[in-house]
Amino acid sequence: MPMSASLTARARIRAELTQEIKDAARRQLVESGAAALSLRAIAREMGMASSALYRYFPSRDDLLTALIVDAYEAVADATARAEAGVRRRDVIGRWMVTVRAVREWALAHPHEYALIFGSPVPGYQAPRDTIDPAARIPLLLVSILRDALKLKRLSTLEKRPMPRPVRSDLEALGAQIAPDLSRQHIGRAVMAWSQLIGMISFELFGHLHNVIHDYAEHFDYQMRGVAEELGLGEATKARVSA
Amino acid sequence: MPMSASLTARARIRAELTQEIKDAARRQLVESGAAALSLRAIAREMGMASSALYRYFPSRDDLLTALIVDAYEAVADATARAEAGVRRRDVIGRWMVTVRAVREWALAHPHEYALIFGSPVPGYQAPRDTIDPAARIPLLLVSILRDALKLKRLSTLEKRPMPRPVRSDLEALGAQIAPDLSRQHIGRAVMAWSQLIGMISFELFGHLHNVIHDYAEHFDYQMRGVAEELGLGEATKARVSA
DNA sequence: TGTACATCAGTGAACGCGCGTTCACTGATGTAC
DNA sequence: TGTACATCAGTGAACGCGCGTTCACTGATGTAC
Repeated sequence: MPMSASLTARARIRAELTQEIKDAARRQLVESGAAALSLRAIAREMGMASSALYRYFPSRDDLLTALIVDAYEAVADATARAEAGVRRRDVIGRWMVTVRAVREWALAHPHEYALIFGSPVPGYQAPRDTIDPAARIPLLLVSILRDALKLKRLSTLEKRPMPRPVRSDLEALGAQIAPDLSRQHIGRAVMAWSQLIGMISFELFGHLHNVIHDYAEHFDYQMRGVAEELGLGEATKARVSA
Repeated sequence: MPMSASLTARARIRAELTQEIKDAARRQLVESGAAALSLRAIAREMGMASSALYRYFPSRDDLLTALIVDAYEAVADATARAEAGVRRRDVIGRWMVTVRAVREWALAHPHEYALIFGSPVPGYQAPRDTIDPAARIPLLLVSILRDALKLKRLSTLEKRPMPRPVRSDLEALGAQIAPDLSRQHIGRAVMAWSQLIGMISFELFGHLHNVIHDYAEHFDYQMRGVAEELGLGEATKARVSA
């Protein structure tokens, strides 16, 4: 057993350097993207031999995994922090603050966003370590729905016909993460999660270029609509159609 | 002016070889992704000197552009062909066939899909040539809505408050592609387009791994919901909420 | 139809660069007694 | 507290590979008269 003081001495430097490597790697991401992430370039930027990096990460892919996990944790942290600042009863406010926080993190870190929500890096297989961090935001969104239900601020959703395989997937998912929500809500929540990331990706990847100009307002508008369709109505306003 | 016969002789071979190069490039995409697309590897596969490729494409990026344009055209062709097979009055059928065709093309050509709808290739700037092909599917989707309107099979949408900048973007877009549709419908259509690509990307990029198992049924279920929210109701069924 | 000339396709060597990873090594830090 | 030893961090050279692009060239195809 090492003494805690001396362990800290060397181990602290090690932790710091590990961070510095990841920071340099993130800076590199900005310039050339994940596929071109280069250990040699990182070493060059840090002024050390490229072989030294192998004391910290056994291979390029392990560094990539660390970056991916960090990115998931970072966006989830930022989002959870924002969401925690809204009073619990204001479920629509919580929804809007949460989705805005995801978008804002994405705008501030577009390459890390692309790393986790863009096309997978070819030849790279995501290990299990990424599963839990990746689930944090969806779970946060679902927790808002669950609170809304408890607070009686969640409308019932229309029961569209749901084919058996869909039902079985959604019920299994519901049992795991939100046994109190209806299958309609679970289905809607999966869609909402995809809508959130879909909208941000469209903006970031340029698919709305010259179509939408005020992205922030448009995002807000659309996400308010999503909230409504999730049943997060102010006072359970009835929806009409002609 | 060359004789048309002799022109064809050499020019036809040229056209064929250009195709072969793109085919080889597409095969390479599958293995290593767009970022790693290599002229030398293509030349190797084709049994020619790498320098020979420069007679066909002035640079790697030009080849990439050709692949991107081809991919947009291919998915739009496949989709338009499928949509054309449904009788015109069946607007819901047309919607479902169209979105399914996009998904099926994506499943059959995941790397070309990632090329156009995944994260942008770093350091590569998409030229104007890609704009028109990229618009084909959204325009097809909108044409279904317009036909539905003409056939009186399009419900009016609830008028949620629409901030001025959103309205101005959506009205400009509407004026350009569908002057007959309401701004609510235009807004919904943008969302629907993003929902379609968002869902496919989630499936393809593994974000629903172990969550959804029957992707086809789930996609159908969700896209039916999208159709309903677009106002493509069978007989203008009223929606209720508790 | 035949011939002189111009264009085009493809070659192979070269330039100058980058990469991930391994390995034997030195010197510093930490551990056990 | 002091010393012998083990662990760890970092070096620099090397292996073996890949890449995009240029260039002077040969030989075939197409054009103009």
